[in-house]
Amino acid sequence: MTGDQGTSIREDVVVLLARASGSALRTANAALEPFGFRARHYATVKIAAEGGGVPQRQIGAVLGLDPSAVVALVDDLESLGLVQRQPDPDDRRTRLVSPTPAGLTMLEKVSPVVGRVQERSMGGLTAAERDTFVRLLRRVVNE
Amino acid sequence: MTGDQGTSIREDVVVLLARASGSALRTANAALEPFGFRARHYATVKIAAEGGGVPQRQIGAVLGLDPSAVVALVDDLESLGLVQRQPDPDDRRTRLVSPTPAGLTMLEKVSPVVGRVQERSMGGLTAAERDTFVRLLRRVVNE
DNA sequence: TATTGTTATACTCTATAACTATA
DNA sequence: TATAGTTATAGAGTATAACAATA
Repeated sequence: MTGDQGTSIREDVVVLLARASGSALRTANAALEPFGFRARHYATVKIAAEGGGVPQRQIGAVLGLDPSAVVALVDDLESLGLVQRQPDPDDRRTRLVSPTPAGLTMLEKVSPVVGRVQERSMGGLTAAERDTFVRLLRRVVNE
Repeated sequence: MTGDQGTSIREDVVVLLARASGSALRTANAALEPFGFRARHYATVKIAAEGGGVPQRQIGAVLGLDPSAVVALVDDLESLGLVQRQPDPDDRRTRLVSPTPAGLTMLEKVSPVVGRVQERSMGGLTAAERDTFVRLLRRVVNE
């Protein structure tokens, strides 16, 4: 077989993921813009709330961000009054990020907005297909 | 029901897509680095080859890129000698991008590398699951 | 020796506006 | 009036190296 160049670019996972991610992120950031922060800020407060005080490393691991990016992110959120850094009594290198009361209030207010963004990000799919898609996506990212 | 803040961040499609895309792109760019270009360059030559001379607009549409980004991309590829711009006889505003012989040779050489990247990008999935995943992903991006 | 967080920095990516030439 | 491509530019995102404090 000569000249086999694999599948079409339209089946290229790397391209498809880049497009899907770019589009979902643009939608999410546009929807959150009125609140004065972006998708990753919302996600960080949510991670902090779910974990009840999580090390910055862990935030980076969940979001796929470099530790230095997490510093900037948590700085933003601290100056917005949505999270606070606290010393970890068990490891003084670590700083635990937890939501402030304002952060929790924000989560409740913004949650439906984010819900609609997620629906829209999987627009063409049925409910069952969305479940399948998210389940496969989680395995793709080893979660 | 009070305090319902939707699903866990671990089921957040926007977060999952951003992680999957970032990881796939890093893998692809690292694999292509020895060849002197990145994933989007490869994809552009491939689009040009499949279409046999495609307008820059169309490249932007397939890759989800702004027209101004496509200009820079095609500039890069032209100076690498992998594609050329040709006037469209039917519309003199349009410039058709087509692969050079060197571009076609490159595609054949790089294709197996990209194939392995794609496999790796869907590492945990079976062949059947990969098909399902790509099919759903294409519908998510309306392709 | 290894790890957490931090700073500084450079590079890439994304998005917009303003422009030209064509339609 | 609208569209294809171009330029310049600003802003966001990503990545690296070097460092202090702590394990």
